[in-house]
Amino acid sequence: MGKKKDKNTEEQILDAAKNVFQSKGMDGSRMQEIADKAGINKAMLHYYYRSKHLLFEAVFKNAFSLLAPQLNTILNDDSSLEDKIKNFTTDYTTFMMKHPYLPNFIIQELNRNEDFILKLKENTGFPTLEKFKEKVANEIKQGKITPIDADQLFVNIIALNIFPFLGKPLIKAFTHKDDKSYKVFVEKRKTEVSNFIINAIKNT
Amino acid sequence: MGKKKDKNTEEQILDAAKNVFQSKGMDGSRMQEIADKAGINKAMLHYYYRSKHLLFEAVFKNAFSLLAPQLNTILNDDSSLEDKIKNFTTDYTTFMMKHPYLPNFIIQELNRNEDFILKLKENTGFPTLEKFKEKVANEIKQGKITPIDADQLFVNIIALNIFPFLGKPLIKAFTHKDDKSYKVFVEKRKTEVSNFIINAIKNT
DNA sequence: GTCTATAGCCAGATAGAC
DNA sequence: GTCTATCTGGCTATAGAC
Repeated sequence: MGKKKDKNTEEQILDAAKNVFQSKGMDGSRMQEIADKAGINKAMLHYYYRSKHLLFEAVFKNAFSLLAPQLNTILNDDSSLEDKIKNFTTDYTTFMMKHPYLPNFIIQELNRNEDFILKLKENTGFPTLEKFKEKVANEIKQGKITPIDADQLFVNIIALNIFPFLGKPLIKAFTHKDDKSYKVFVEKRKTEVSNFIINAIKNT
Repeated sequence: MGKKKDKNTEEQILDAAKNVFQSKGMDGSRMQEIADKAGINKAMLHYYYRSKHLLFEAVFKNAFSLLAPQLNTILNDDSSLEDKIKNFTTDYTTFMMKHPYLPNFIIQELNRNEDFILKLKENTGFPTLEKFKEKVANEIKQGKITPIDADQLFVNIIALNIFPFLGKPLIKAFTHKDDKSYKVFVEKRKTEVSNFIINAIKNT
């Protein structure tokens, strides 16, 4: 199960579009290539999704809805901050290794069209920092961690976790790694990064 | 001095191309728009740069050569690791606030065309991690910092500094900031980030 | 629902006058 | 060096047969 032939046309199109859009972006993608990958012709793309723009939006929303739940570990889980950081770093990196194009796709298209995010914010299920901020405030009050602005901490956490997937070509070049050793490098970050963050906010 | 009218045509073109390519990328940019911004016509673009591709390459190399020296503070400066981190974080953030499109442009186009970096590596002046690695090894040996892989530390440092410029729309949405408060937020990172990193590698 | 054929447009590139 | 005009190809989108 799970082979392309088992899916209906609409799903085949969305799969193919995901593939092409996520690696080449909106402007760099061609409807012809999507049609070829889906094993149908261009006319069908328009029959199901009316326009390139609408097909792109479907792919984008789909991608974002895949990404957003990953933040739950850090934002809404009830465990201690230290556990949240450990779990998030491991889970998120594992997930991204399976979807390496995703971060760049989202970041890229949001930078190109900032209005996209407004549409996303209207949706229920858009991640919120409320609980995370409370948790940080509590652990600071209890003396468990050093005083830090919760927004800054949040950005640091996602920066350290996402950047290796955004800057892969750059980092590979600087550190002289090939794809194989880069994979090992990222794998190690599952523990490296959480240790790094926990050290940084540890009360001394 | 410095006004567009004082520059020769070739420079005007490069300036205009920089503008358009850096905000819209290779695929999203139009030669017509570049010509308009440069105050000339399309034919001139081809007269000076032969093709869109070559014009783009000129802009890209130019952008990268602007970015690379910024890494010298962290890679080749002779001061202590702590000072390097402090200075780099401040300098880099200051520089990027003046060129906010740069990081996304570089990252984006490198992801779309990984061969670009091979061409860049051939150039003299491509940043090298040698001295930084020695410095890290020394300070570990002297017990000044906790043991850490130099590559991982390097990635952490640039991740924390670059990500706010890559993920601006996303972060703005999560933290409910407008452009003005986002600028304040990034300004604060000049000290926040270096403290964070120094805490993380402090020997305890 | 699925196809072929084509309309209609737009972009990069070039020819050729000045 | 700089311009106008135009070629040429490729792309999104649609018409219309089956």
